[in-house]
Amino acid sequence: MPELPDVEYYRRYLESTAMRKKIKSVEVQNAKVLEGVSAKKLAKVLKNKKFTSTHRRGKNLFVSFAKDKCLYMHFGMTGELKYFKGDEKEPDHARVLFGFSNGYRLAFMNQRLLGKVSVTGPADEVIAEKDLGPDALEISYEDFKKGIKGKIGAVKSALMDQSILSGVGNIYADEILFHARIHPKTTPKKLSGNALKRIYRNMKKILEKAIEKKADPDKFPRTWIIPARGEKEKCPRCGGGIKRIKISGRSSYFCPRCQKK
DNA sequence: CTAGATGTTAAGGT
DNA sequence: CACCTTAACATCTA
Repeated sequence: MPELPDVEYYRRYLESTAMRKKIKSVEVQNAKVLEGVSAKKLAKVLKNKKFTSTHRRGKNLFVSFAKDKCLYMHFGMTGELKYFKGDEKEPDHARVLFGFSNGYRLAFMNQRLLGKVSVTGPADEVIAEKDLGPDALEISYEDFKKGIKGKIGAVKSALMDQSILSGVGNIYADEILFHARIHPKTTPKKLSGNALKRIYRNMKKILEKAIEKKADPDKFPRTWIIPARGEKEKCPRCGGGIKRIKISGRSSYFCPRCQKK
């Protein structure tokens, strides 16, 4: 479920596994995930290099392997990384496999093929090209306030706008608004300073807690709404029924009793 | 069989 | 122009 907490977890996972080992091979199982680079070129560029550092902005992951050169990964709606012993069978949906000199392999997994792997320049360059806003964990309250207030539509859409702040997606936006007790369709203009602060504080709190729990919903507190994504579920706070509405074409789950406009 | 599922983006509308 | 919504992408599951 790759939103900010998942991608941050993958970044840390990479740091503790595939870094600083010589890359011996790159095997592309499905070229649909490649963007702007062929399988051949990817292998050629990475061969005998080492991943030296990692960087994340929102849901985008960068792994440096040379001066001003990064392996860029975006997971789309599905995906994860797995580092495993080379003689083991690769996991399901492995789309790109990186082989290292110690015999281990790293799999970029991506069931629905909406993810992307490419070779880019420095992260800052890509961030500017893609017009990504500050990371949700880094953004100042002033920038947050300005960005959200400048939007006309639903506050949830604003939270998910990667050019205002990057990293919040459909699932965590619901969680943040649930804790801030704000109806997801609320117009940003109507938000009081207090309400906006509640959203900001809860955003940081939720994302940090999710990272701590390795972005695994099974480990999330019972007070969260993520495990209750379903119209037959009960609100963990008041016990009322959870409702589903569409916002920007995506499903929003919320508690109509706790979250008023 | 159908609808919906964590993201992004092109295209069309206001 | 700035912003909004929808459809499409590919695959799997309830």
